[in-house]
Amino acid sequence: MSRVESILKNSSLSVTASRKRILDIFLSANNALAHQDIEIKCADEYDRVTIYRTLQTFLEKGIIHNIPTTDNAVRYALCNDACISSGHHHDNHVHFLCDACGKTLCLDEVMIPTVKLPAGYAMKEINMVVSGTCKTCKK
Amino acid sequence: MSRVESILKNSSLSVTASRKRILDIFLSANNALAHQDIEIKCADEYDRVTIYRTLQTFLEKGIIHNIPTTDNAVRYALCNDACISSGHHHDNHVHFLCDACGKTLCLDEVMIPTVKLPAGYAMKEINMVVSGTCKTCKK
DNA sequence: AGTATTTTGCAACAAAGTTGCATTCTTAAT
DNA sequence: ATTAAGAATGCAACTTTGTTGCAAAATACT
Repeated sequence: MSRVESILKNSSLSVTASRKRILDIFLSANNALAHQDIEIKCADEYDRVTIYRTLQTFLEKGIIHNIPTTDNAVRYALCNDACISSGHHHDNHVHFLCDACGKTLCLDEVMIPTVKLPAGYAMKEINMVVSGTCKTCKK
Repeated sequence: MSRVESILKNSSLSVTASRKRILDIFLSANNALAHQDIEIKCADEYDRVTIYRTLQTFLEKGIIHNIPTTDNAVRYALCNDACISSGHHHDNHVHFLCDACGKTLCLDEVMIPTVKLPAGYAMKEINMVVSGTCKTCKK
């Protein structure tokens, strides 16, 4: 059983060609992808609607997580193994957005520091996005 | 001269009815607003296109700043006085998104902690969005 | 007040996202 | 292996969101 198949089965999703393909795209990408990035890669194979629905499903199952952006183009990234296996999804690493190449990267090794909220606020999730120049572009 | 007028003049923008109205909406809102929120309030007074262009102008002048979201609905919030007066805009406070009322709030008093990036990365901006329950909804 | 410049509204368009439904594919049980 | 039930897909139509060019109107400056 391939890697994509086991990811799908572990999330109790039926194994279909489009899901395998989209998951493959994520696995071979080294950065976060927007809906459009995926559409460009497989619009001739699968319908736009299928891509929307697949991303939605993956999100719900915690296979991918989404990264807030400032440009109305939410990006999605594969959750790492810890992420996927833990029942409740918890995404606690910093995301990096490179101004030069435009890529969004998960900095898995950089944990988000906690902050103290004012009295009366209850924290559930915390997101941190850093922008600048990435390792590759800086060279 | 009204407050909105002086904000506009300080940013060397001409004072027009639509700009005054939209700025007023921000001043009387106690939370961040999406384009849609503004459109709902004044679509019968001003054209959709004008609202887009006004928000764009305000952003460029640093009158408002935008807050990344996870739902393809970028929100905008008024910059506080320090923000506006300083030539180079620097938005260094945490944003809070309430799951209950859906409002996005600026926690002006909560500074974003810095993080150490891996070697080779250069930081330019940093954004932090915390979600949970706000003071009002928690009661 | 008059003119140059900026802003606005309109129209047309492009892109992004959603919904219902018929068809096809998966799964699981015989 | 076959088949029936349920799930996923593709298509079409539609809604919402965002963009662009241009003429008309408003603003700012002298």
